[in-house]
Amino acid sequence: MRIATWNINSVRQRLDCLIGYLRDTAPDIMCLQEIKCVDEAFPRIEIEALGYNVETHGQKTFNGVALLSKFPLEDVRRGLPGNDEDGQARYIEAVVSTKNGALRVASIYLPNGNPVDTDKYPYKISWMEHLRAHAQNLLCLEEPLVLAGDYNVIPQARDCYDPNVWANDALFLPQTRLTFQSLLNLGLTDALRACNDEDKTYTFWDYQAGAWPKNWGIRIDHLLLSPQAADKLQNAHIDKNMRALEKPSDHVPVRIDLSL
DNA sequence: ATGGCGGTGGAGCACCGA
Repeated sequence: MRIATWNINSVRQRLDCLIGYLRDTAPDIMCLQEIKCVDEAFPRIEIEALGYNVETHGQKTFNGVALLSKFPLEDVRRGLPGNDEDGQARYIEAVVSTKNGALRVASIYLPNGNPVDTDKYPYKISWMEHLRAHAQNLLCLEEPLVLAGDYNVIPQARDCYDPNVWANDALFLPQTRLTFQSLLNLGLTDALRACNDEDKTYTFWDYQAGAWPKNWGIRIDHLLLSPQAADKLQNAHIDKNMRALEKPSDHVPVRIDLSL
């Protein structure tokens, strides 16, 4: 069972990249963020032609998340429970039925939170607290669970090129990292770190200032696993080559293999 | 490290992202 997550930065601009990735890497489940379109505008036909079921939670212009799966998607949840006043499409979850049992997967686009002296930062922290509360409930189910997406959190200093540059940024502020850690402390495993202890394992490089050729990256895209999923973890990989394509997203996919 | 990119909407350029 291969599960990938990718902030695609507009699915319509990136359709060729996406189709190539689905063909070459063949994830069973693909979690997308920043599709930047309404549900009706999602290139559903093209993706279904590759053998995927498609569930979207889109909105006009900004945000938007989706789940693609070779297995049927059931019990689809759009939006975080207890966050009904949130007009931003940042969360979609579903149960994937396989012959070896059920697996629950969510595609998450956590708010950026900048600038930190505006209401965007408290919105980010509040959103993280809603996510933690929901994760706590899901963990009670004691089933394989993968919470994958763009968390907009740099967990540790070694997850960015220069911690001094990010010191006052919403992605790296102590409160951001502590709130993320409190999510992990529920018993979730950061899949990449469970498999790879190397530094400079980045998932995002800014379009500006030659960040990619200079390897000025950050690691903000994560797959968090319940104990029942972590027990099945075989490997985790960052598809860094995707940043070198024509018209790339500024994020690259991250993927795991589970023995499921 | 930030002028320097790139997406959206709409037909200029503001807004957003990280």
